[in-house]
Amino acid sequence: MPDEKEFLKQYRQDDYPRPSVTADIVAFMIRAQENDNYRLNSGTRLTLLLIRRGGHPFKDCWALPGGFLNPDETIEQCALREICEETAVKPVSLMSVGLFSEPDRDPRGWIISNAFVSVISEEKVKQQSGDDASDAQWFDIDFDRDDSGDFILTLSYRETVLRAVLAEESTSFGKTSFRIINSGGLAFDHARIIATALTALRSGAKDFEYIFDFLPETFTMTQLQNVQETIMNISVLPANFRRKVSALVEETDEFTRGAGHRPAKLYRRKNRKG
Amino acid sequence: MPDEKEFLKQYRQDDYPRPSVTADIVAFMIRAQENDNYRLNSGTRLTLLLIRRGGHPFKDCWALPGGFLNPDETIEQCALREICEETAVKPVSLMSVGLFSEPDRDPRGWIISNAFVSVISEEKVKQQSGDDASDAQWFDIDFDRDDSGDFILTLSYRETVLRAVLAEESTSFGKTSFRIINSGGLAFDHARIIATALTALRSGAKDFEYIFDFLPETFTMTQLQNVQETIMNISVLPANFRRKVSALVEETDEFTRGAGHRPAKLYRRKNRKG
DNA sequence: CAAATAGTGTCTCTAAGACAATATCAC
DNA sequence: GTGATATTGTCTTAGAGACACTATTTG
Repeated sequence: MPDEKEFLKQYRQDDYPRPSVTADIVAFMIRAQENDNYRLNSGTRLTLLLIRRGGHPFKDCWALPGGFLNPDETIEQCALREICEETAVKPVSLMSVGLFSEPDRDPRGWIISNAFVSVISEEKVKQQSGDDASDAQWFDIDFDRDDSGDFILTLSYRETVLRAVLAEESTSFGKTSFRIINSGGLAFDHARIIATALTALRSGAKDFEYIFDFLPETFTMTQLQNVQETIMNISVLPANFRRKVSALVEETDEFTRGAGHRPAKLYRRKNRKG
Repeated sequence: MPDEKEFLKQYRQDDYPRPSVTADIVAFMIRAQENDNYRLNSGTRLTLLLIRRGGHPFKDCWALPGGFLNPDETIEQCALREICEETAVKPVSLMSVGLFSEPDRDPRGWIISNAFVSVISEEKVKQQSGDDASDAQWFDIDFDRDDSGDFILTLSYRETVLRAVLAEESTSFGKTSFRIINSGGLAFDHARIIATALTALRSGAKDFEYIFDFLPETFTMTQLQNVQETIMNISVLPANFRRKVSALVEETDEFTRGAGHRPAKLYRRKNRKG
């Protein structure tokens, strides 16, 4: 009877079939919209990073950034590496939203993917400039129920509009899951991954998770409120919003200036463990 | 330039290294404790299913049930198949708690694992009897901070006591993560997986998720309260507990009988979408 | 002053926690 | 009646939402 050392020497992993494993990143950013009147606060839009595929399969379709897991890294490190490689921007947060493992989800073969929500601030994206002809673009997001109860996911960048249709699945428990009715031209099962990620983002934003990651180091209360309202697609009263987040932020001595109205105090996120 | 069909014919998956993928299941059950006085309600314990490994590596150590992903199934189907194979019990719920992908987590090589929380009712486990000499046993769980801030995970079944020590990691965001200081004799990184799963279970039990899955179809309010208290390791006032869950349950016409005290009305879980 | 946003005070309503009181069974 | 648990009522307090009001800037 062999001991453990002997066993490990003889162990052959090739005896079992193995899938390729990838990490896909659903990278969110909140963008301020153009504005003609300098005195008005600009509206904000939730956007999502898509990359146009240069090769087969789904050539010329838009897809999530992502790539194959290497043997020397964790799936989180892989996700971080891929998003940095493809955008030169380091996201602030990265949170897993599950493993997508339907055997036929990729026409190339058995390839399963762990999806991540990542949040990037507009500030960081601007620093990295990025030319307009690039194959990586931030798409405006709309995601809502239609009359029949299905979800419509609309992603738009200039004249390009992708419109996917999804049904809510009664999952075994807890997390809601989606089934693709129409992929809207998105590659693979990425419409489903995006819907799942968006649901996770909204669920987290409810108790103010992630919302700070969309903003620079210091920010105004109105900016913070805009982030939450944009993500959740709701609107709340400023007085009540302030009360609720007051425990999570601390004042600075700085104010905004030259906005054509009363200056706003800048706040900083309070250290959670302090 | 090849078209998509041509590309897929020529695509070779073997060009990239691939890991083996497994599903590990953290199966929880709440067990009523023995009682000498028939008039007293019995206390309850949270327990967890472990399997004694028959082969290398970690031969004779206790480990989570689980097994390799097949090419024709999703990871959820794999988890369900494995738990049924190893216990002949079909769990009520199954919820992913993340992918564990440290390259060196398995001495056999590159093997990554998706972990699941699963909940099984004592009723179902009893139906399946299960002989006492089996290599699968339900261990009592204790999980709490010690003075230095580390977490102590104690698993005990008769004279067998496994005691693991873990540190809380400051993770990128949201979910708390654990690092193993002492595995306590558990196989692989299973101490870490168990700690993560237990944290997810507690977090869900806060708003009454999962708690119904531990009980039979009909149950008393006291039983339901016991489930939550046992999971969260807290105690609440009956009046307040009733108020909070009242919207989630509906009455039946049945009562408990012969308990030596006032009979309790039996309730049923209310259909969530109704 | 007008336009526009920043920030405060306070009323109401609901939900959570604490606690007291009553109900019903087996023996 | 006694011991044990089941169930209801209500007081107090904390927080959420609504809304009115005041403050401060630029042109």
